[in-house]
Amino acid sequence: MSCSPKDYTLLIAEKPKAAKKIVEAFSKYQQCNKGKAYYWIVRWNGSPVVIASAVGHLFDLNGKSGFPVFEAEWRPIYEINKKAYYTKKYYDLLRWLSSNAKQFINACDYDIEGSVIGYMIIKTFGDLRKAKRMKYSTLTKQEIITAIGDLQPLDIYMVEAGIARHLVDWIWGINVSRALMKAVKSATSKRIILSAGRVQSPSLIQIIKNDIDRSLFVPLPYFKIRVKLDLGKEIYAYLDQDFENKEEAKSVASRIKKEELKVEEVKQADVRIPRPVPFNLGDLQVESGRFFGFSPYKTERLAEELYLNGMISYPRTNSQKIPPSINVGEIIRGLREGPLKKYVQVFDSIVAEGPRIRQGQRDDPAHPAIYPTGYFTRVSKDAYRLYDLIVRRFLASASLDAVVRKQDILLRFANGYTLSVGVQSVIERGWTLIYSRDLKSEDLFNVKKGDKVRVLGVNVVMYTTKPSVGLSRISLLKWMEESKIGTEATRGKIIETLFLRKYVKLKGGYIIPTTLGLTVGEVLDYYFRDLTSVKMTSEMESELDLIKYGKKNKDDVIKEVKERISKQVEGFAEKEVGEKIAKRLGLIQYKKCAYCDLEVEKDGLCKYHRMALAQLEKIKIIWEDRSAISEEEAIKRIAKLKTTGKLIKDIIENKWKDDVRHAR
DNA sequence: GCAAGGTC
Ligand SMILES: [Zn+2]
Repeated sequence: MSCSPKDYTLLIAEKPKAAKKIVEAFSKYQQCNKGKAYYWIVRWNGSPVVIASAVGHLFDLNGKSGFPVFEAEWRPIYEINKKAYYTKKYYDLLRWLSSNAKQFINACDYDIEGSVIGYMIIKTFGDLRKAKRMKYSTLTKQEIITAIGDLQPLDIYMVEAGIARHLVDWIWGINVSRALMKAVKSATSKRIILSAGRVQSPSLIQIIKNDIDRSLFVPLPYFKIRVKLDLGKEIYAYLDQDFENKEEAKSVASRIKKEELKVEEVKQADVRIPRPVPFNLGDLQVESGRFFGFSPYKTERLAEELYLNGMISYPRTNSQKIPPSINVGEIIRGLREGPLKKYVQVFDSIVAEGPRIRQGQRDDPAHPAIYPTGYFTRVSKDAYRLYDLIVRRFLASASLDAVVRKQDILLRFANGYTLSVGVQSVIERGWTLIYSRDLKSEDLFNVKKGDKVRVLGVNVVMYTTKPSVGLSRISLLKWMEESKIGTEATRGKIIETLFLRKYVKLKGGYIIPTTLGLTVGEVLDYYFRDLTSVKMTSEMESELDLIKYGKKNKDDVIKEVKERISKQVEGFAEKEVGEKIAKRLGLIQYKKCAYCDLEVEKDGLCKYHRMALAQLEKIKIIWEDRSAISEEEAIKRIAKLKTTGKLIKDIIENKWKDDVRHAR
């Protein structure tokens, strides 16, 4: 086969690796190159097919400066973004190959982005009238050959939906970002980079809400009755009922001391703890954060390194499924020869009948779950740690469920109060031997229904209610996944953008908003509320679906967005917003809250410290009531608790003490 | 210079 065929079809893949896989589905191929860019030639039904690839999007939207701005045109990415210069070699190759092609196949991933990637190339360099779409979900030999034999007409509605996605995000993101920046510039003549968008802004708001919630939290007391009893061995158990009032708890405690305690029910059952499902990127990011403390973004970069080195499959996937076309046995044979053979040995020791993958629920239109290929080469230290995790997870998902024997004992005092005791004993460790997870195993109790149980002691223990948990990069990522915003490729990066803008920072392991982040959040909530909710994404997705099915025109969707933004831009009080942000940044003098740097709202306090003051006034009364203690004692106890919010503590440490001093 | 989305 020659490297300059005539009358050929040009097949365009989304990325070099995918192109190579498509090439390898053919028994014979010729590798060719133009400079450093590679392409391949195969024959299909006797005619030459040239296979080449993009590297993701080669074109992006670019618009004029100024604000508001609604017009943008598609430009080569390497022109817009200097860091994307590497795309030029693929761009040039595809332009050259397109000039003589008689037919085009868009073989990019089968999703709206892939549809746009291929479409833009064929539209710019080739001829859309001669274009077809190849439809597949995994790049296995069988599926590739089937898909090439069953080419679809160009998926123009998918393309339209993809273009609409680009435009909606561009128009919203660019305009609101510029509105914020212009406001600050007009108030201070300073340039600072600010941004807002469909994914980053709801995430920022979520961080703010979480922090305010925790900062205003005042724990409430409640009481449990702890019973020491003899079930063959001495254990502590708690009455099933909690008490809000200390006196009531004390009185119940003294009464049950005199009552007989009997076993009412013993339930025993073997329970399976299912082996994990294969990794999608989100699960990998969560687990590598848990095991190694890697950020989601770092995990994504390391996974990319492993993928480019041929050690794992494509990592930016949402799928938790390994299709039957992937030969799991062969992968395990490969791993047996590699540096992590110790895990395969454990696998062999527990799995007698060969691998059986537990498939997960989540799916992906273009890629299977992440799995090791069985091939190994030298990579960076952290990439190797991640590889180790991926291998363990893969083997665990193909191994056996663990089994524990659970015993639940219900005990009842003669006057009706009940206690529950639960223990478990491990029967089969199964997958937990491969994928480190500790399974607690204790001896079960030797008791039966009707047994009398000796009570060795009863006392009342105070507990306090817990605030909502703070957000970490990992839990924020999970929240984004659950809220269905962002993609595998973008979530980790967008979290880092919030840090880069100095909207958020880490404190005590949790993400909290900075003064700037809080202010941007308030401004967006007031002037561009659409952009602060995850609903914008779900509504956009519904619109895109309508476009995909030909039920709505792309231009109508864009027109509606433009109208909405125009209206909101009109209401945007540039001067006011500029001054508000400038004050929070310390660029303009203003009257500060007694306890923080925010502007005074009333009575010498900012709006958040006023909220804290009101909250404390309300809750200290509940404390006095429940614990039968003085106001002063209640405040003292609230101040001591670690879970009490920061805003509340500010009030106690300053204002409340001053007021008490004045009152005396 | 700003978004979110591909991929390196
Ligand atoms: Zn304050």
